Parts: sequence; structure tokens; C-alpha cells
Amino acid sequence: MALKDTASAALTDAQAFVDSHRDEGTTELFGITELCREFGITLRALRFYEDKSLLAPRRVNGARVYTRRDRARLALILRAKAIGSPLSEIKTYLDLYGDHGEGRAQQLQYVITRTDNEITELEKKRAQIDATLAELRVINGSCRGLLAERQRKPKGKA
Amino acid sequence: MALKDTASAALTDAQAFVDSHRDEGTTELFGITELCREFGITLRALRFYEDKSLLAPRRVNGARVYTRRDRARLALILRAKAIGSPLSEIKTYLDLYGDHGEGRAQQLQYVITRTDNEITELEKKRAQIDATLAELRVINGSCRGLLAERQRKPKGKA
DNA sequence: GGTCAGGGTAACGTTAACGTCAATCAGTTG
DNA sequence: CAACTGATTGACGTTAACGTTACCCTGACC
Repeated sequence: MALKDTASAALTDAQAFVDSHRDEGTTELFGITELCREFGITLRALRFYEDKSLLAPRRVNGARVYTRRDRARLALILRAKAIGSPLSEIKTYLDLYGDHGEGRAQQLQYVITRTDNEITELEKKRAQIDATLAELRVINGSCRGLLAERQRKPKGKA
Repeated sequence: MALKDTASAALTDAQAFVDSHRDEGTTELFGITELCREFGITLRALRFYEDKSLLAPRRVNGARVYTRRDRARLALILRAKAIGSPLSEIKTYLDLYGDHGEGRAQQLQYVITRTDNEITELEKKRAQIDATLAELRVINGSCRGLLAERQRKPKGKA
């Protein structure tokens, strides 16, 4: 049941995260420094993402004001970056989240093929990581073995 | 048993890959264009990696000659790049492979902590990918659902 | 001896993703 | 009002990872 819990929790999280990208209901607003501190990025970076039109916060007297939806987009941007996508890709990638509820069949089909592609790409990357992890564990284990061996015969040579 | 096979195969692969980094026995040699074609990279890139001292092929009349070990290192470099490490990190990362058979306890301990760190980092990244995969699948599924729905009632509005 | 493919170095150009000023403006507090 | 605090817009600098000439050398072939 622990396994089932984990799986269903992950699904719930995913669903919630996707939903948060359509969340325009809450009134909660954020300033730029606030958001930067929360995500541990610089002002420059956040403005840069806006330059690249990954974000489009509203303005009040020229100052940027972010909604909860903007915040969700930012979270997505940063995670995509962590995974290794360049900002240029992230842009089109962000469009996959958002409201695909009213799109016509054309649009829906587009999102489906795009996500299919992204999914296979990510699975490849995951495989690379798994392979690397396996090797690192081999190395790690071998080193631990050697170390343990030396502790048993501290000064012996053969 | 399928699962066990997969796991043990992965372990064997990992072991073999790690071993190939100590393989100085085979006489097999490669030219630069040969290697570039095999891995789908440019001459410039390969020379660049050498500039960054990630590789150090032997020279014959000034021309680069790569051994099987160099080839294994290159494979590692490219995989690390695919995972997202910058070349600067890859450099220290490459040192983890190689002969940690004669190192003193100090060295062994260093390799152990380094691999431990790398392992947790990669596991984090893997988690990010898994989260993204989950979300993309949610989106994908939702789109497929909507599409199927519209096919059942082609022109209905409610 | 000419030329041609294949390889080498040197050096400048390029793109991405910010860092780092500098000058400016908008609200606030004594 | 003056002095600050926070934000905004340029504009130039920087690092990484190559791309792109440009120019030279060398062995094989005719």
C-alpha cells in the first residue's frame, strides 16, 4: 500500500501542478523580490525570462506584479532548466500547460504529439541517468571494498 | 525473472563500461574523423574537449591517434553532457572512472564521497524528470480524453 | 612536380544566460 | 523638502561551447 500511496500521491501532485496553471481565481499577488527570494534566483534572471516572453506579469506604476499563475509558470521554468532544457525550448514547452480545454481537434492533436515527443525524450535522458548511476555505484562499491580490505590488513603487502 | 535479468544486465553493462576505462590492452586505434562520425560530433568539438584536457590522445606526426580508452572517455563525456553537466564538471567527474586500485586510503575516501555526492545529485535530477513525466502524462491523457469525447458527439455543443 | 584529401593551429564570431553597472523614477518617512 | 528604499530600463561585460574562416603541412597519386 505504501507503493500505491506513493504512486497516487505523485499523480495527485502532477494534476494539481497542471491545474495551478489555469488558476486565475486567487487574488494572491507577489512582488519581484518576493518571488526571487522564494525561488532563489536573481532579479536579473526573472526580468530576463520576461524578456524571453516566458513570463508576462502585470504592471502597477511600471512595477511588476505576479499572480499565482505566473508563480506556477516560474516554477515550471526553473524545473525545466534543472532538467536541462534551454529557455528557447521551455517557451514552447510552457504552452503545453495552460488551457487546452477549448482548443479545436487540431490543437489537441498538436499538444498530444508534442507531449508524446517530450515524454520519450525525457525517458531517454532518464535512462542515461540510470546508466550513470549504476556505474557510479559500481565505482563506489569497489572503493568501499578496497578500503575495507586495507583496514583488515593495515600494513600487509600481499 | 525478467526483472532480475534487466537488473543484472544493467550491472554487467555498468561494470564493463567502468572496466573499459582501464583498458589499455587492446591495440585498436582510431583517427579523429572516425571517432567523430561514430559519435556524431564535429572535429572542432573533439579538439575542443582536448583543449579542456578532457582527452589526451597520442600524436603520430602531429596527428591525433585515439585508443580504445580514449574512446571510452569520449563516450562518458558525451553522456555526461547529455545529462547536463558542464564540461568543467565533467573533467573532475572523469577522474572518478580510471584506476582507483592503487590509491591510498585518502584517495579512495575521496572517490567515495565524490561518487556519493554525484549519486544524490543525479537522483534529484531524476526526481525532477519523473515529476515532469507525470505531468506530461496527465496533460496527454486529458487531451486524449477530450479528443475522444468530441469524436463521439461531433457537432454537439452541450 | 602539381594537386588533392585529410589533418593541424590560430584567431575571430556566435548564442545562451545571465552579471554588473549607471541613470532614473515612484513612494515613504523624518 | 531631502534623503532613502525599491524598482525599471538600458547597455556593456562574461562564460561556456562550440562554428567558421584562414592558412599551413604532408603523404598519395598521376
